[in-house]
Amino acid sequence: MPELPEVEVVRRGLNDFVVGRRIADVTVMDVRSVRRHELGAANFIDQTTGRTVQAVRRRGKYLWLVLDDGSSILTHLGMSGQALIAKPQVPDPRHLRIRFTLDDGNELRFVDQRIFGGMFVGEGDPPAEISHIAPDPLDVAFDDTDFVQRLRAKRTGVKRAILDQKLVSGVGNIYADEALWRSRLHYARESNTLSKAKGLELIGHLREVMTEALAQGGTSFDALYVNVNGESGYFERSLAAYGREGEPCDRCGTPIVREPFAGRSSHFCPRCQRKR
DNA sequence: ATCGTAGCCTGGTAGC
DNA sequence: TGCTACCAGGCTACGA
Repeated sequence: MPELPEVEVVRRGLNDFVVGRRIADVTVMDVRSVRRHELGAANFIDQTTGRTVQAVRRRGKYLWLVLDDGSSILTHLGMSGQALIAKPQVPDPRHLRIRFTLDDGNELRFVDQRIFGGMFVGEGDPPAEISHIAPDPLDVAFDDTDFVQRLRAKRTGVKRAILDQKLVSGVGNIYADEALWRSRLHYARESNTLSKAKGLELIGHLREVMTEALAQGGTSFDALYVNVNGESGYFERSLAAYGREGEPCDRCGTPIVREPFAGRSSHFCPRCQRKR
């Protein structure tokens, strides 16, 4: 599934192919992919057709195409979304939901199997609609000290805290588990019991694991076909905790444990990552 | 105000 | 074999 590094790869690919392009035509194949556009699919088409894309930006896992009238096409890939650039003669993929025909003949295709993602028009740059989304660890504007202060002010488990997009964006289940493993922290450790130093270590590991994944993910994607299937690429081989239930911890050899957490799973080493 | 969770979705797979 | 149940995941709305 697309994580922050994959979304950044998508952003770079879109930047190469859609900036300066005029959107000549828009087709919405499945209205559920624009359900966050409150005025409906027809209005989404009206607001985007004829506009020229000026930039492609990202915060966390949100992408937005800046348009020439000051609005933006906000995009979230959810867990199965893809943004692909293709020639019209390339057959439509099975789960094509939205098609943008560009003035150079290319198509920007929004493909999404599970429809957790979607597109909608927002206002401004960054759009007001994502003003509640915190900077992500790869943002130069990210403030580590402020992050640690707010992390320690929360009264919840540390994993739940770093999955909170209002505290830090772009962190998903995979990177949360990996950064916690690197920091030797139990997922349910109360965030308000962390030292400042441990908080700084945690954000450092988050940034480190995302940077590594971006470097590796960046080599596994073709620019013309922006494949955002997280199952491919090199990063999966680098995982120390996520998806490794029963396999030995890279540090101490103890089998990695998986526990239910918030309707999904947490993977951790029961020896290296004790709660206290 | 803050925290925790139901619900949105599809396709693959486990279990019967 | 064909059916059902369940799982994966990010995010928002909403209840406590």
